[in-house]
Amino acid sequence: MNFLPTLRSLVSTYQAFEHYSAPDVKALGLTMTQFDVIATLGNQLPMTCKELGEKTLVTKGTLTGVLERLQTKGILERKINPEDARSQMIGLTEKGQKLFEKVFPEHLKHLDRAFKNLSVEQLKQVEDSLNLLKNIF
Amino acid sequence: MNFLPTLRSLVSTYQAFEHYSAPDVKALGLTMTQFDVIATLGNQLPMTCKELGEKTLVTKGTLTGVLERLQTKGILERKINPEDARSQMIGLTEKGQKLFEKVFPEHLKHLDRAFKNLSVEQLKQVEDSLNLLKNIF
DNA sequence: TGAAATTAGTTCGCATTAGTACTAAACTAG
DNA sequence: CTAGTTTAGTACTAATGCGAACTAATTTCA
Repeated sequence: MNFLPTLRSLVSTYQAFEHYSAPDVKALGLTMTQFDVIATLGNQLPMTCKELGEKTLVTKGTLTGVLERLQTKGILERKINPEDARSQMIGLTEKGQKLFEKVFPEHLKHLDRAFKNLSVEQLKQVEDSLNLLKNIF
Repeated sequence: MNFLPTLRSLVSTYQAFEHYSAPDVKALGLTMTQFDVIATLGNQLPMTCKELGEKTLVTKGTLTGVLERLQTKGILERKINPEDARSQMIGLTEKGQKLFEKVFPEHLKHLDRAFKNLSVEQLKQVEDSLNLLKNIF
């Protein structure tokens, strides 16, 4: 019955990651969610809102506002999907692509400064443990 | 350099927990944060806003609103701290205590239905892995 | 003691977040 | 072919969530 410490570890680890990652992303002028969207769209063919939501784990209601703000900034554009008029194809603009090429490797470097403290084996063990945990829910 | 799968596992596991836990809490008429606050205050002596924020990992700016809404519902009360007029002592009202005694065990049972799928050893392994990960940030 | 620095909490701006209802388009059965 | 259903995305509400600026109370220290 004593799963509470494990649960606490999950929540605090997630928050630790957020607190480590967010300031670096913010310094690049983006929120975590915006970065996530740009990172997902970068070097990819345009995709629908639904697809983007699935990859970023952002619900569609939230995505509308996020995309709107990024579109206002000229970072992404929506094109009509000739296959299905209900949906749109969302992709980075040239400006967005440039931004992606700048911020993505930079943030990866920031993350790597933390993750280099784990060995390949530890990384694998952590991933396995997390997947074990994920599958109970 | 390949920590991205681990990171993805962390985020998706956290979300899986939220999606498992939140509907049950919501069915009890509370948000996750509100439940967290009530669970933290339950069976405890009143504490300051700062203390509560540290235990629940909620920042003070957010906490103000959360506490205000719970106070409006008559679930908690703020008392003057005679030791330090800058702070307040926050505790559950009788109504809040009753709510705690009802919802906390109920939600624990819900969580236990998931966690019973892990052995004691697995639970320990997951916790250790998470702490390993947490400490790199 | 008394100015300066800290601390506790509130307020505000901005961005998420989930969820529900809603619109329009596309699909599916009969 | 058309009514009913499903799907994609938007509009809206309520609640977080963070950070920075602000107020009031307290502590520090010269």
